[in-house]
Amino acid sequence: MPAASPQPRRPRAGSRRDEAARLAVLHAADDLLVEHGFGALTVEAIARRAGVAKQTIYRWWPSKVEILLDTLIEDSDKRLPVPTERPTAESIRGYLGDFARFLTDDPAGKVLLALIAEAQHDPHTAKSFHTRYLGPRRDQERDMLARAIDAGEVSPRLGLDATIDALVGPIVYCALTGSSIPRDLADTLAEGLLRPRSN
Amino acid sequence: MPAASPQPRRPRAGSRRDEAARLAVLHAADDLLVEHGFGALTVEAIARRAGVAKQTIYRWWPSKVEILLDTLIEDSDKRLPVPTERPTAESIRGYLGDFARFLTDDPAGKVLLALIAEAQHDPHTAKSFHTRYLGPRRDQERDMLARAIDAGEVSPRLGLDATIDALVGPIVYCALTGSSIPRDLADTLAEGLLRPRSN
Amino acid sequence: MPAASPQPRRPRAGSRRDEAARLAVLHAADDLLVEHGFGALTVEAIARRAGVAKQTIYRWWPSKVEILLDTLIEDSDKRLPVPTERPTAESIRGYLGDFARFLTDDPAGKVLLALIAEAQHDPHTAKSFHTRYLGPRRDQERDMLARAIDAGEVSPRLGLDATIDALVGPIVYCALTGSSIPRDLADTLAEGLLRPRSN
Amino acid sequence: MPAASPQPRRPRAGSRRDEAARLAVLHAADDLLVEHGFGALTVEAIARRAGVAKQTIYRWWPSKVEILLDTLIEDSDKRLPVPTERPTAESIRGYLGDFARFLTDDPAGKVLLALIAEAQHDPHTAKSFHTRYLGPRRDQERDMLARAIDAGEVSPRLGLDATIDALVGPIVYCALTGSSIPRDLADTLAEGLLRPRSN
DNA sequence: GGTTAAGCGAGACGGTACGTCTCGTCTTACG
DNA sequence: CGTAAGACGAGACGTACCGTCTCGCTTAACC
Repeated sequence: MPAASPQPRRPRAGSRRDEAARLAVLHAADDLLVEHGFGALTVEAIARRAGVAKQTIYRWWPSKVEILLDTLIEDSDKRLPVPTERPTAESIRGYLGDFARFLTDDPAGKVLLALIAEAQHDPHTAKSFHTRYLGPRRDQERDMLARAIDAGEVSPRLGLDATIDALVGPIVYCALTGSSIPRDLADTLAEGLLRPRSN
Repeated sequence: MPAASPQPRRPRAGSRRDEAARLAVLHAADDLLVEHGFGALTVEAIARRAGVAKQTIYRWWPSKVEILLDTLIEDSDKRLPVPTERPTAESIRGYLGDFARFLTDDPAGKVLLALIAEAQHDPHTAKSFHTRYLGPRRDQERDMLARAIDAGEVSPRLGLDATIDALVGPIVYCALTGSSIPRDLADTLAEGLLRPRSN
Repeated sequence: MPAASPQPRRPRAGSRRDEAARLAVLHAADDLLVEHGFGALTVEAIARRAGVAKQTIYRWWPSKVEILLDTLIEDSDKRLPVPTERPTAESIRGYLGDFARFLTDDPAGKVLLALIAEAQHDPHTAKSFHTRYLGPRRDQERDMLARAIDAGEVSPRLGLDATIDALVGPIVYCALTGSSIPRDLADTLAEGLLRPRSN
Repeated sequence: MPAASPQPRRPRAGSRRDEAARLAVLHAADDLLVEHGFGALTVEAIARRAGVAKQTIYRWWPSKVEILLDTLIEDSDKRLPVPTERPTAESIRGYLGDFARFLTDDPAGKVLLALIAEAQHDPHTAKSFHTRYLGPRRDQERDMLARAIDAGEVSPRLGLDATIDALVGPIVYCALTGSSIPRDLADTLAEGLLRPRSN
């Protein structure tokens, strides 16, 4: 958020964005998704629930998907940080476990699943979802893994991205299909994929 | 919903279901999904494209999702059979590779991804998708794996379902996120998860 | 009520227009105009009041003005017919009086005033109003006057249309400005404008 | 907080109404009405065209109708004065002719017609229009007519107001319905309504 | 071979949400 | 304090589909 630029250029007179309205929309969208599902997540319903005019939503978000992305980014930065400091095999296992818990227990997990889903239906969603969420997060995860390899903590047989897909994929797939995630899944995945070929 | 009254006498007076209309609907739905995506897949559009009245669709399918399920079941039984005869480690690896190709290259793969997605949005879809597709297929896969274990071909460390999730999950996840599926992914997964712990 | 056309041509299969919905819309529009004024006459309000879907209105009428025109034409044909049989000076005076009463007392009079007004604001309204209402009615009035002249009943100094404007104008103007219409206005107008110059 | 200008002849410190803004609004409203019709005459459009903030309009005028009234009053006082000095039959005829020309040729004539129209749709407009424009003008016209009667110039058969309505009504009605106003209309009206009954 | 009942194309219907527009109010920064 | 700028809650606009409901036609099994 930019410091007051001293220039007398006047980018904006008068009104500025109403933070209360912004938060009301974000929370309303989150609540509606969790309570009544993506089908009930209409712009009209969000506006109604947030006590906000539809135009206020359209002024700041191009679609309801971007609202969800905003909440997801804020929430997962806060509640599911990628461990970037001195990563160990242990911290990677821990991250996978946290990720599984995030998906199944955190409301924001529902948001993530809904966005993965909606990205299949709509190319705009796919684009935005990759650019704003998946890409940046993958960058951090790739970095984490690369450092762990450098440190000799792990030595996966697959490429960086493929390894991450192989670790994260099963967890996401279980969440998508509604299976409970077995307690030992994350550890076994890590063990099977992060250690060098034994023969 | 068994027709099966034993007597062949009087299956119905007057008229029977129009097979041409049924196929036209199935193909229209498939084509629309592939050409314009799930967003364009409305009942009205299907009816228009199939040259069929909306009522004819609603008479035989409770929702557009069931139309997709019909095509998916037919197509994946035909083009992606689960190898049930004398399964080997090799045939399991082969199935995983076929599955990856099905998802990315076959039009029916798009249908499967769309249904996984829609199941996140709508509980009815989820129910039907599990009952009619995922469940039966998982039964066959579980059976395949169990026989391979019995035959001493493989010895996974995880439970049956968890193992399948761990093998299939990364492939599905790559397809969902649009990453290309690395050539050696299936093999490495099989190797990492189907052989006993090396230490 | 056209006789059944013998041709097997099939102009319409299945559904036909719902007369009940048509009447509900007409009455709702009329009622809303009279009760709450033109400002409250929105398509949404009409639909709400008529218990009809908006699309049903848009399917059959290009704008709310055409709805009003429909009611006006039906009502004024019924309740303010132009005397076409053997017109006399007396019947013309009578028609002017009826017209004044129609404007002030009949709900359809409000519709006429609203349409005159709206025609000032919107060229489409003006066009339609003239083509569908003012024109045809003027034709009948012109005919009435011409026959009365032929019969020697009256001999106005102005042209046909100008004479009608001169007779009708004051009545409409009073209604538009909300002045009460003096009892002797119609008669005095007729006397002053329909008899030959006295000098 | 401007420094006090030395002259005390400034009735107020700080700011007074901005005459430039006032005129810009008046002209913008006028221009928009003439160029694009009443339908395009929104407060937002006026503000845009005048280079003025909406709030500035709402601060000084309760509605766009009052803006039009302001222009109409100024313009018609200036360009269509009621002949109040020693009125004659001739000057009344002249006034009617001027009025016809005002309605059809002067931009302010369009404003008058628009206000007559809007007064049908909205009671506030009607109230204000009568109080600020029609009433005062009618007072002057009534006075003109009364003096002419006193002077023996004319002797109408109808009451004062009814006579004026009868004279003005046809002209307004022609303008409202878009008919051209016949050259001899004003004179014939005057002759037919201002002279005593001939029999 | 006429009866009859279901399936069919067509499309009107009551609804809901869409994304856009303007309304009249409000808040803020500048001069 | 008046102004320009513009965000805000409100609600109507006209469109697209939803899922339901007649229609009138066609067709095939039954009598």
